Amino acid sequence: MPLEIRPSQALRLWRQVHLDLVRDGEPDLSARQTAILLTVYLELPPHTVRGLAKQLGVTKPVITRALDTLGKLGLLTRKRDEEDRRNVVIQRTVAGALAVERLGDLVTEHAKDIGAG
Amino acid sequence: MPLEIRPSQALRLWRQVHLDLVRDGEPDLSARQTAILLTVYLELPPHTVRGLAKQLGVTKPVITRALDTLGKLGLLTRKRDEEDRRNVVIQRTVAGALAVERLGDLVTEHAKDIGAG
DNA sequence: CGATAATGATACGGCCCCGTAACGATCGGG
DNA sequence: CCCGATCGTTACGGGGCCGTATCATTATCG
Repeated sequence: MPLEIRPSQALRLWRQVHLDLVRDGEPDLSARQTAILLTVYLELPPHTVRGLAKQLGVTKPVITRALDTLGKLGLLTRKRDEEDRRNVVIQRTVAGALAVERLGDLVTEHAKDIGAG
Repeated sequence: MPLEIRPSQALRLWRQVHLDLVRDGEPDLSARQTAILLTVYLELPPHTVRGLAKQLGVTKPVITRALDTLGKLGLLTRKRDEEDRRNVVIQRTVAGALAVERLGDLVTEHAKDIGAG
């Protein structure tokens, strides 16, 4: 059951959601940070720095820095893996879950406003 | 004719598109920069610094800096308004139009892959 | 054990961006 | 004319993020 949407509709939706994110004063996340955040919240755990780096096709320091920022924003946390203490497990937070949920609702709401254009 | 999409679908779509943008090596635009870019390409001209600042709910220097960067990336250009030389008109570029078009196609493509989840 | 591999974090020089405040250029009304 | 209003830009100190190289810690295997 594919979702049908035309490029012109997609672009209007993309713009409206970004406009809302900016206007609501949400932290100005980059595409990389957004991809990391959503991957952690939508994909099955466990999530590691190395795993995220591979999925995004970026280097490990990119992930470490993004986690620093997202952690500072309270959107997720890090925990050492006690089974293999080299690993760090990225975990969800209540604030992060709420932010992701709000984003989902935001997209859904604006989708309703997208006409046949 | 509203577009029907559930929050869980919206989030998966949002993630997939951001993943592609990151993996394709596209410049890592922030939410603000994306909002500006799409506004210029989807809304009717003319676009001014002040107008964009008002639409996004941010200060003028934010727009100026974003235009510096987007201009450096070749995604748009600035031109002085000869009618009122205080104004600067933001204009589209071929590269910018292509980038926006790619984004629209990207969203549309991934929408097809979104199932009933 | 000891050597090697793997993980995530850090150091570095450089650039971008922030918010606030001030600036020069330009227009318009008295 | 000139003064005030408006336009976009720049200056400032501070912080974030970049890519590359290196680091300390931990695990693995001979």
